[in-house]
Amino acid sequence: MRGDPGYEDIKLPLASGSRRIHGSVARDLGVAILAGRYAPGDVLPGEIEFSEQLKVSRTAYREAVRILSAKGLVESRPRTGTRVTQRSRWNLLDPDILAWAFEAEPSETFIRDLFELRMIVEPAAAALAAERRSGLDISRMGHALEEMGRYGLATEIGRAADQSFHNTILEAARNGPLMALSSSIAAAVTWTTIFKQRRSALPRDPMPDHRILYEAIVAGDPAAARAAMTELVRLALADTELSLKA
Amino acid sequence: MRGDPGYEDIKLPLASGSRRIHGSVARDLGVAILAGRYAPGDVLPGEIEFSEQLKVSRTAYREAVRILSAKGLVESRPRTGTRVTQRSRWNLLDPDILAWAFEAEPSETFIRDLFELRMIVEPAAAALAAERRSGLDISRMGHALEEMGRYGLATEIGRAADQSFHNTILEAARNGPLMALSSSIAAAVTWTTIFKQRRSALPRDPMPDHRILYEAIVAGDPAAARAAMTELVRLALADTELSLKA
DNA sequence: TCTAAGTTATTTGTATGAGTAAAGAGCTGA
DNA sequence: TCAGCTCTTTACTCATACAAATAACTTAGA
Repeated sequence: MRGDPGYEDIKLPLASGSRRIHGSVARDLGVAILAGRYAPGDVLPGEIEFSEQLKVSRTAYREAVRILSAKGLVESRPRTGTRVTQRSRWNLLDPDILAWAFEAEPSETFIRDLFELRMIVEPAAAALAAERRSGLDISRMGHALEEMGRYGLATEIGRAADQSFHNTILEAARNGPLMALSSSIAAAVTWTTIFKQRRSALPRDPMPDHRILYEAIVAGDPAAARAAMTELVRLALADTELSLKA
Repeated sequence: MRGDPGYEDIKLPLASGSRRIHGSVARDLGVAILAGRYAPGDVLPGEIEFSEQLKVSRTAYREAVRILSAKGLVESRPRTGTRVTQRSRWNLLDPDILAWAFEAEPSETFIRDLFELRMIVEPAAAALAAERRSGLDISRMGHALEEMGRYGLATEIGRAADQSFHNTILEAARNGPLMALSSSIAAAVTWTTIFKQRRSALPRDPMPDHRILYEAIVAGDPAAARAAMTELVRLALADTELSLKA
């Protein structure tokens, strides 16, 4: 039957979300750590024991640990074993870690911290975009905006257009590290948007604010773009907080 | 002998800089990718062939690839092989990637982008720190500043104090993701500082500006802290550019 | 009694070989 | 032209053996 293509069916190009065993184990352990089921300082069971518990080979388990270790979540040494590192050493901006954090029902504090960071970074990115955008950027943003208006954020297509809109802004800022940062956060925020959509209807029409931002970037007005983006993030935070209370 | 403890002798707690084989292979390949010796889209030789070339076991090689894959540098699939991903998918803010980038003689553009990001993030972090710092934060910063003044940036101890000073500011901002971001960048910037120190003497005394920043945070004055940090980053950029020209 | 050197035991790290599963290429038949 | 099948290449998984590292213990010496 499967008439309704739910979110579950969408084939995302997740870096580690594949169904390979080492990937699944890494994801499961990652979520468990982010959820606090393994706390910093805890030492995991030995490789042999744990891999047997998980019903996978030692090879696959070890590759999973390498992934977690690459993201700063754990640290392994002979004799001592593999232990969860201090939270301050986690790469909290790693896309996978953010995704895992949201799977693990992130704390309100964490969400607030992310929005605080967005509030710092994204307005600045918008300002840069206003200074550096090309004609191609503008036409892409225009197209995305149009689709967004046509389909709305309640549809998959509409949300994709929204993402595309914001992504183009980041590209227009012409700064690799900045883009890496913001798109990580953007991905995470997408999950909150999904949360939001599930719990309550969107309380207001986001289109006017998007249009203001668009116009500012087209006009090449950094200050206006910064202000418009600030407003957008502020509203997103308000919406998110509202849905968290619900 | 070993009278002079050079940089090489310092035992850094690098996440992947260990001397384990998978770590070294990951590092070497990572640097090669960052240096452009393998370009996005390129497909690496097969596991068997490549691991033989590198004179390591397939196990160790595969674990190295898992590390790179976790950082978004490569992507492996059966039949297709392991290929370097598009630069837009690299986690450019991962501490290891930043370190590898600097080993690979980063482009001037990249350094400039990083400073642009610092200029966005760090003043904001300083402002938050001014609002949220505790007594403990203040005393730690004061201590670091004192040591910095006593030993100067030409010594290892002095540089450690400098790092500690900035790190405490980040902690005082009370924002996990923000801290993860800034300390990644800070680590990278440390490398540039080392570069700098090697090529030319520090062109000016950084202490007065540090003191201004310190006073602003002690006074709980966000605007002043933001301005002071902006100035610090601006000067760091100027110094770096100067040493790049040299 | 305390210190320092050496030994041991435990855990991760590396190596190898065999077999499995995924996915693009090409073929086949409508 | 295209749908479906087979084929073949490649990474993936598993099992086993052995090596290396290091925390904990032991012992020799002061």
